[in-house]
Amino acid sequence: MNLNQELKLKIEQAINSLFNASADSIQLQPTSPDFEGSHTLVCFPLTRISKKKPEETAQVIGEWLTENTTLVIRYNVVKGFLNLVLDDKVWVKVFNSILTENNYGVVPPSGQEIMVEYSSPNTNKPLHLGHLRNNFLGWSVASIYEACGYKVHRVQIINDRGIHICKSMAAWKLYGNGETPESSGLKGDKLVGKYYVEFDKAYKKEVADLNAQGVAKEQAEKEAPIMKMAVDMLRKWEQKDEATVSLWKTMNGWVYDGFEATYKQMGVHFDKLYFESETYLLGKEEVLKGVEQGVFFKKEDGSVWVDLKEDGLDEKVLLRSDGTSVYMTQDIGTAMLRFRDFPKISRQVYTVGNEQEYHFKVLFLILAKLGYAWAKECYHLSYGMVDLPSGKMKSREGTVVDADDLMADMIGEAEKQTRELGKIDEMSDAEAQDLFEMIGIGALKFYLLKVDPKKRMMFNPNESIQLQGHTAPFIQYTHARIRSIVRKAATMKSKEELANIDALLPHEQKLISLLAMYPDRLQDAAKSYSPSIIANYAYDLAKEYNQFYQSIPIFSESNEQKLSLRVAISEEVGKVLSKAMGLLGVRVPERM
RNA sequence: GGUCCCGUAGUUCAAUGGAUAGAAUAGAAGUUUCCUAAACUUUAGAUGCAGGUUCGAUUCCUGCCGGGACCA
Repeated sequence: MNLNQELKLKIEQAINSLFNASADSIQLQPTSPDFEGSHTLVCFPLTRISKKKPEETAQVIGEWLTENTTLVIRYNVVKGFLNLVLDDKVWVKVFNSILTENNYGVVPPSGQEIMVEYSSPNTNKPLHLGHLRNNFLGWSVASIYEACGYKVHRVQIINDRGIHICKSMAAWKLYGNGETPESSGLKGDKLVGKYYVEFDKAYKKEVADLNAQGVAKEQAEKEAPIMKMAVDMLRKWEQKDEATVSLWKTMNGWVYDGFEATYKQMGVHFDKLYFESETYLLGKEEVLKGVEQGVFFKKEDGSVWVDLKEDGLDEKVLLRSDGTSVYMTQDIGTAMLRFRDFPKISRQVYTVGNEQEYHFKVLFLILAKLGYAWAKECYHLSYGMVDLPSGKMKSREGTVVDADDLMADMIGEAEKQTRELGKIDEMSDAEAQDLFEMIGIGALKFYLLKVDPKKRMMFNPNESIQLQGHTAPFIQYTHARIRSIVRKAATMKSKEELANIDALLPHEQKLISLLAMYPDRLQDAAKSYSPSIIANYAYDLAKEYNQFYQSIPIFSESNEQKLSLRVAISEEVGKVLSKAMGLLGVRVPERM
């Protein structure tokens, strides 16, 4: 039983014995820093059963707790708030139990399994800032669930099929002159992206030309030769035309190689990849089966629909009249396949932008209609767009922030500032390079993860790259300082002796109470799919530690027991910071 | 036309219905004989508007204004 539970139990006993009634809920919260104490009982809701004013209610409960428990040593009452001061011995006990725990803050495997999908890019454009938020978020949520005892399968669906990839293929055939990543020195995804842009240029020009010749706009868009070529390639691909499929494989291969390099720099990985080209037919089958079962219906033109009016939505098309599938069809197939591959997963988490909220609402409803019980457990991890000072990122206006470029900039900035501070004088080149990456990528991840995922956020390329304040480097620096202390502390005493300490300084007590909160924050983060809770916890802990570090001497302390307590607290803070940052995918250094 | 999300210091973000709304940046002023000054201390600065529910509202409800997304 942890401290909060124990305290709540005592409060329940107090209420029982004082008012001869039981409270339906006990509101226990951290005490505001302006008052003495660590835990605060909100007494307003208790006045109904105490039949006393809030102040008196708080007073008698405080009195009872100090007299009848060994936990509470003092209390004070401000309005209806009962602030409790716990015995320092209690905190020492809490700290000792944290120290003796095998892997503090990591729940042993429970046997439960989930799947987390993230990234899932199109194969015609390089990854950008939005994908960074997506990948960091999905990867972090997966890690958080792992720390909560789940077996997690990290997957993505690659949108490798459709007209968009045929556009790049058409443009490459027309203008590529056999260019390859090797011949051009371009990353594969960048090269294919280049031809996607080429297509767009050529297409626009052809439409304009036809328009000038008097062809109506709609007609011109269909008749533009390059578009006809792309459409023809898609048709040939679906017929498994050898040359087309071969080119498709080659160009997609370039893209995957390019993506792989980007993922490596991001520090994310996947346990399994799914490809739409392999799942869309399964979706089609499932939809046709649904028609037979009467779950879906066919219209006169042959198109297949689902009626969601009962659920407050509209009718939704699942197969077009020409039999081709839509996104929804593919997603049905993919979901099915995944549950076949991993029968033990209880839930799929989809990390996809909030503009797809309607889509996933519909998808989960359809899966439920098809009779799959797990549909109810599926979750759309919806996140807000990343805006630039100029507004939305738009590829047409060239305002897209490229993922590779941004990461390189961050590392460069980290290197610049680190060199200016003279921090790498005693490091090897390899160590220094590793540190620059740790800082640069860490700063970027923390920046994108500290915000509540649901919220839209702003990224200013010029101002966002900061390595001071509410940032990863602040926490990394704190960790490096701690490691320095731990290295120096050759005189550490055994843990048994810490149990004899019966008085703590306020900073020591505060750090212990923060350490004790970690498991709860981890659960909160998992429940709300929100790494920001972990990010802000790590920041608070580092902030508090820096104040401790500044105001309390360690090695000049003459009392050896106190000295080793401070070292032990430091070391444990370092461990928890490292674990928490690890859940965000941010590494912490030994020195910086 | 319908549905959904968001409006908090100059700026970027916090705040399970709780106390005097927290941080960080940018601004002003300090702290290196002492474990790493990427730190610490002090200072100034904010809940879009109008109602309602509540002992108590940034949070819940209604309307309006402003920004965004989706569906047809």
